[in-house]
Amino acid sequence: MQEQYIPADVEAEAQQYWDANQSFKVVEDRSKEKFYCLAMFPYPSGKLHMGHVRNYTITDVITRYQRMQGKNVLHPMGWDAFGLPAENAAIKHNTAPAKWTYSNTDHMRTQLKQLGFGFDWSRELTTCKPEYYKWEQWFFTRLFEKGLVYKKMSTVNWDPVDQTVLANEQVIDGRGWRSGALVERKEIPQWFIKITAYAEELINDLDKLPNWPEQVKTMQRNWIGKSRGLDMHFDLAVPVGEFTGFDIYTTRPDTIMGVTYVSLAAEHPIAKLLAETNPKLTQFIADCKVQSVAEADMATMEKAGMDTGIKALHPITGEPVSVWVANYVLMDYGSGAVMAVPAHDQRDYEFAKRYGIAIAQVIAPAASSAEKIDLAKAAFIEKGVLVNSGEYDGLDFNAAFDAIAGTLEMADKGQVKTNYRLRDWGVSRQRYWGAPIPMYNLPEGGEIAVPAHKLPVLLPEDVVMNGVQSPIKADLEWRKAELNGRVVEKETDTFDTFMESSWYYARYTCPNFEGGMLDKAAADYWLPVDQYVGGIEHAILHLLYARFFHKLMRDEGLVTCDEPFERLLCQGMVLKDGTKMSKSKGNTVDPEELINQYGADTVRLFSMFAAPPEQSMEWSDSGVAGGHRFLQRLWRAVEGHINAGKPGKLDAANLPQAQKDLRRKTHETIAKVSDDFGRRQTFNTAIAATMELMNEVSKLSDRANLQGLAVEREALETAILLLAPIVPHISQSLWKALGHKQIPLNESWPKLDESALTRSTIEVVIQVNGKMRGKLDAAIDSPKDILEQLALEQENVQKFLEGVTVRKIIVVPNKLVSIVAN
RNA sequence: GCCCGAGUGGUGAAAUCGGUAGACACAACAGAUUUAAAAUCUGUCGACCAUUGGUCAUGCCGGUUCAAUUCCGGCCUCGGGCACCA
Repeated sequence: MQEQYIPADVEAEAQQYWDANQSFKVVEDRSKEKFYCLAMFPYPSGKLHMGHVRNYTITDVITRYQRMQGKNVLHPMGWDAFGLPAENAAIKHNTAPAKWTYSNTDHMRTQLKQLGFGFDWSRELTTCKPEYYKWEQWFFTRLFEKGLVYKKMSTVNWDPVDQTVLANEQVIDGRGWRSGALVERKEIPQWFIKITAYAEELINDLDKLPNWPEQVKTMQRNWIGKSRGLDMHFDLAVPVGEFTGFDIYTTRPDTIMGVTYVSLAAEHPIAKLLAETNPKLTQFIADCKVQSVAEADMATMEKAGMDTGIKALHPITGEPVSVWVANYVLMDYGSGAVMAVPAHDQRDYEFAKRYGIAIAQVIAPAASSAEKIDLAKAAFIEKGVLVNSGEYDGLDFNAAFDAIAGTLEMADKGQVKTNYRLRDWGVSRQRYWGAPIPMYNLPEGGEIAVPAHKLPVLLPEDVVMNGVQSPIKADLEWRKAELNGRVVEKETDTFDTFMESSWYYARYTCPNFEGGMLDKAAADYWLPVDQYVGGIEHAILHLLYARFFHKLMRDEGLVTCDEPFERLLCQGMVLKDGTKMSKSKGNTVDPEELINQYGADTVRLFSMFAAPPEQSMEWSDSGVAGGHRFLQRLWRAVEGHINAGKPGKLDAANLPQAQKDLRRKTHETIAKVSDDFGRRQTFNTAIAATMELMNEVSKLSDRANLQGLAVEREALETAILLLAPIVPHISQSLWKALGHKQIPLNESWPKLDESALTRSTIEVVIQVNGKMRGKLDAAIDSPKDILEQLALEQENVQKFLEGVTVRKIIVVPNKLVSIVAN
């Protein structure tokens, strides 16, 4: 074997071997248990960053570990290739988005190979290719036929100078990022998919995912936001044009007697109609439109409103209440109107204080509650007992809900309703670099789906980007189409890129299938994904859309299971300067330099060692060198061992104590690392445990005799196999140097020898009044009374028992004795 | 603003089911080796006091417990998401 560890040589050799032997290519094989391990595919932004390295190292470690468990492991890779950055780069570099994208995927593919990730490259997907998006278009037309797709007016950010729609990211402090103009809200017709039709199933099936982080399930539950409330109708005192009233939804019907005003969205039809004859209101509505549509902006902006002067009639008392138009009420949510109860809603409270509207208390803290109410300072938002509510006085929330719902239902003015916060998925984008929405617009209005034989609707790749208008919107020729002799026009909006990432995991099972969206046999063999790994930033949107799409595909008969991802690991963010690394922030760290300096194994080792995978980590280069030194020590240890001669056959029963200790450490490490890789998925502690083993090897090994060499051989071989998923290149070289014909990837995971774990004594800690005052070595499984006695005999313990009486002794076998005394 | 997390030595972290706080590393310092440096090896390494040992210490305040980094309540700071960044 080479005396020196030269990563470049070691890694080239291993990678060539995997390439030549197609080590990671898999096919359906019913004789083996399958394991589908998937990493969230990258957006091809140019170069890999440390977040990618972390993500793909995790899946590669799991892939190789499962492979060594004897499973048939699928680990695919591809490119989430449509998206906004390609358009920006194309403008900047005067090229076409397609060209830029393909050159990035070529470069990043090379980088992924350099890192030694075991992907089945025969399944590589690129979402901007027609072979992929054709099926997405086809599926959309199926959803359209099923009535799960519709078109409606919806609000976008509008840059009045550039005359273009802006993404939320392109709105900075309320202004367009290029023009600097104040952004306006604009309503345009857009396509939606009815995710709300699946809200109930999406929330319920979270309970079928025991191997998802609780945190992610909670976020999704809150996002879907199921609530029980009341739809209510308010009549207008005097009709406004054709409108005699409007609907609102509330989850707090118990507060209805405290309603002192109602608010309409600026885009509400009643508000619009009133504005026609009210110039002040026209101005106010215009002012409301100057702001971004992002929810965070809506929630943090200053609340403003204007009294319209008209009155609505309280649905129970018939009393008139004033009707306001408010900037925080959104037309896209619910009915675009809300009832306001200043005494019991903090936002309404602040609004009422600002505009001098009455604050009427109708809820008092329950007798049993410690809550305090002080309406001079803040709203009381807890549930309690009704007061000042006439016949409902004294009722608690549930009783009041039922009574008030009953009254309103009888009067035909209200109805109990389950509502969801979740809104239908708007999939239209007014951008070029996306999959064209497969619809024909008819000259007389209306639209029809592009029939299957006309799919895909191809996106031209050879275009010039001017930065303002989408090339397909500008291209009148492209828009032209005919259907059965009729002249029609192609839709020029493209799909949200979440569409592509919502089903790629399924397409990996049959990436080259031409007969349909999915090959059912392949999909049924591989799905669900056994392990999905990706950034926590995708906890809601991507993971919810993918779950939704899976259910849509199931109902189309394309897949069989109910959920796409059996187990989920959300890696923490790799932060730089305390914030998310991203191209737009320009704070990415390029792993390439580190690979050149130390090799891929060191980069992989360090990225796994630095922190547990779910924790966010602040990137720093220091520490990488330490990982490299560990690999060098490992190399030297194996080299020294080989030079020391051939070991004898291990006689485990007749070893000196030091050698027994080393064997025990070896097998304890197998147990620890197996648990860390399989159940816990804490790769940092697995590495630490292996480092401990190597430290013990250097302390305890005895190369002077054949038995000592045999024990050392066992320890070193174990360490190599345990590390093989993390540092596959060096492991492969060292394994070969030790005379093995197979590569570690194709070896079985090390077997635990329970008999090596036995020990005769164990350290027991002694506490007096909760503080550690001594330790003792006791025979394993010593009875409680013996441990108590031994503990009380200890000199230091006695010192702390002087002058006090022992009240109680708690013994935790093989662990601790706790003495309570005073 | 709302939802979800996180906070432990100079640094990254460990403590898995409430039981020894700081495993394993990085950095630093000291020593060995070297003409010298690098590399390597050995040792020290939370703070304060001290003599073996003790006191304090896991963001802050409080609670439960024989025992709390771990459970509960309230706060602070930082990070992620908020539907057109992916």
